[in-house]
Amino acid sequence: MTTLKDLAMETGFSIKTVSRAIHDHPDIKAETKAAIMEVVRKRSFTPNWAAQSLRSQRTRTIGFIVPDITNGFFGEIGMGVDAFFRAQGYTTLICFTSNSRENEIASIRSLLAKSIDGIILAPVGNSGEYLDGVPNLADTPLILIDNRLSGPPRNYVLQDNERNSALLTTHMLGHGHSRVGFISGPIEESSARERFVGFREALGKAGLSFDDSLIRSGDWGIRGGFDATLELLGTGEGIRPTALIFASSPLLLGGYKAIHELGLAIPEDIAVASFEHPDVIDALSPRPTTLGKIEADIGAAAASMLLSLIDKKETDTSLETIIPGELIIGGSCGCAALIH
Amino acid sequence: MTTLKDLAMETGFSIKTVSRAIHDHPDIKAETKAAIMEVVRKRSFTPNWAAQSLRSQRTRTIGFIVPDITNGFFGEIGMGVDAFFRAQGYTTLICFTSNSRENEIASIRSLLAKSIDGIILAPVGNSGEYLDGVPNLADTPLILIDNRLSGPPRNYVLQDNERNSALLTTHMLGHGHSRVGFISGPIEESSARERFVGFREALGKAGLSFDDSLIRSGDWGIRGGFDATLELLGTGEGIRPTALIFASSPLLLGGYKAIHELGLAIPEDIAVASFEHPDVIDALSPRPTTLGKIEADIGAAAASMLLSLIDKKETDTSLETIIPGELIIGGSCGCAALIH
DNA sequence: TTGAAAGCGCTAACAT
DNA sequence: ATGTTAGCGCTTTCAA
Repeated sequence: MTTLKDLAMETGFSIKTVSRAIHDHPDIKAETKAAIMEVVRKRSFTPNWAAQSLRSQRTRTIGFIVPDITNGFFGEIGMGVDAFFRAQGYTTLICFTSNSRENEIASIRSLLAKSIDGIILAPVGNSGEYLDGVPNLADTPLILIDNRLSGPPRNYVLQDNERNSALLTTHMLGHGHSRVGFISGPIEESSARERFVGFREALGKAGLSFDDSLIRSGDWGIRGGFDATLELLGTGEGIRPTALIFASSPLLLGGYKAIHELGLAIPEDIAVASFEHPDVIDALSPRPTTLGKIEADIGAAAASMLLSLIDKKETDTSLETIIPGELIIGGSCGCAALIH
Repeated sequence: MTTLKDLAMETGFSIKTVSRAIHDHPDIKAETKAAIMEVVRKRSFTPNWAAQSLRSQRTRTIGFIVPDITNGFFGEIGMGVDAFFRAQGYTTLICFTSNSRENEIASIRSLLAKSIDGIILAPVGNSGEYLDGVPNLADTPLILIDNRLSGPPRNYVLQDNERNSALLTTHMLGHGHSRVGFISGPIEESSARERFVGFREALGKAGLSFDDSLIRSGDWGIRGGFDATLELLGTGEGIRPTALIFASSPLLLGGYKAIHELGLAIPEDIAVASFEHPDVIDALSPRPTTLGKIEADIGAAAASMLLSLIDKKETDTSLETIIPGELIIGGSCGCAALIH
């Protein structure tokens, strides 16, 4: 491995001058720099990261913690975060929690042990108090995404769940449905709860009464969506919903499978709409009516918020960014048979 | 931040003794260790990673480079690798290349700049010579997965593409199909080429002639599968294939969408089978006939191979592990209407 | 069983 | 414009 010292020996300059050349420091003669840089290239020198980090007390690494990276929604957010920080010379460490609080805490601890400069976390559950119990976390900038926690204010990048949910629901009601089912994740999570509230209020505004039997709240995964859909649609005709809203893309995937297995047609027998919009969603047929693609925006917003905290350009620790939502009409809601 | 020095001050022992306590060194009195460890816990001390790495010249970090983590196949392999190395006290740095050679090289360089201890790479393309041009890579243990490169021998974890492809093809032929289409990735990649060879040989063994017009080779993505399927099935009845084999799960996703949009039924109008088996595949209906789930096995095999190289328990640099394959019957090939 | 001291490769304060 | 020096927190001889 080549070191600054080696380069100093070889070029005849001091270590510091070599360092100046590498870091584009102004106090260096152009020809000195050129001479040094040539050797740098020849030896394909890269500064030792551990040494840099140790000395500067900045690792230029951030942590990104989500339940599952094979989930397109979180995966695409992660790719957005990584792209942003890579452009800034940072490395992103990706951790998955499999929706377990224990894994989440373990991930945070392992990241802190590496003295990362900041964390972006999609938290599990609803209580934020456990975060205060994690040693040293208070000194590390933290951005939460997708889900709001109880407890002291924190930095968030979220979507307007209530409004977006009302957007989807109202659209379905516009198609004349009066029995709309709602399939969501654990209701104690703000992301599920707020989506549910938006759904209920849209029903209320339309003068429809709210029917508890059309609501399912379980885990966020494919299996959960499959089971809930089978259950809701397995009831007799006239009782069962004529439209379904899914609060996440894995739930939707499971729902499509269940609907297909029941031999029902989308949107003729059952109209469908869904939150989230990872690429895999566009592979479904008919193409689901969903909200706009905000994955990259969430990633970028969380990343730039975190960077401004790391650079101390921002000291407030109760920042909040709400990513705007819009309706994307597909062929699953009954708007037009042509759209797939 | 707490340091060894702080702990030494507080406990009254030397830095070295504290270090011994932390690392379970035998040369330390039990009660000394107990006293030190209590303070370690109280201060929730974790050794500084940068300092450890700088001093020991081992970062206990490995790199994992794949085209795309939102692709379930690579994503699940990645989670397997991460799980393995996490259990060994290692960190896994995940990088994506978006199927670009340039991004791949940039990722390798950025990992080497961090002095990671080893790399697991799912390479793009077919030529391996560019790897020899990457400075310092030769000193870092490297495992290639999924795709074999030309050039000098390297360490591989692969599947038996020819055999697995023949397995899928022969099964389709057993259903009486004589016009079987094959949709794959870039034919210059060994993974695509070998799957194609297996397909052709299975046809030959069945006494069927090989029809070039039933083959499509493009990118590995959803879009590629969609376009290729539309093209193959858009030809007139009697000419078009009655069965399709997809060489990757994104290709299959695109294919399902195309088949659905054409208003064709699986397996009645068109029988389908596919390589790879990420979780999302089981959300399709009818459930596709595929190969067994080997994602976690590939990850574990690559990870343990890499670890033995890092630990120098293995010095051979032309290792090879072939993950065995099996056929998983679904409802997409026409075996039984019951199976979904 | 314990401790002292050197040094990993780098950055930054302070010379010159 | 360039060089000297101290030290980040840890591991590792070597000595006691």
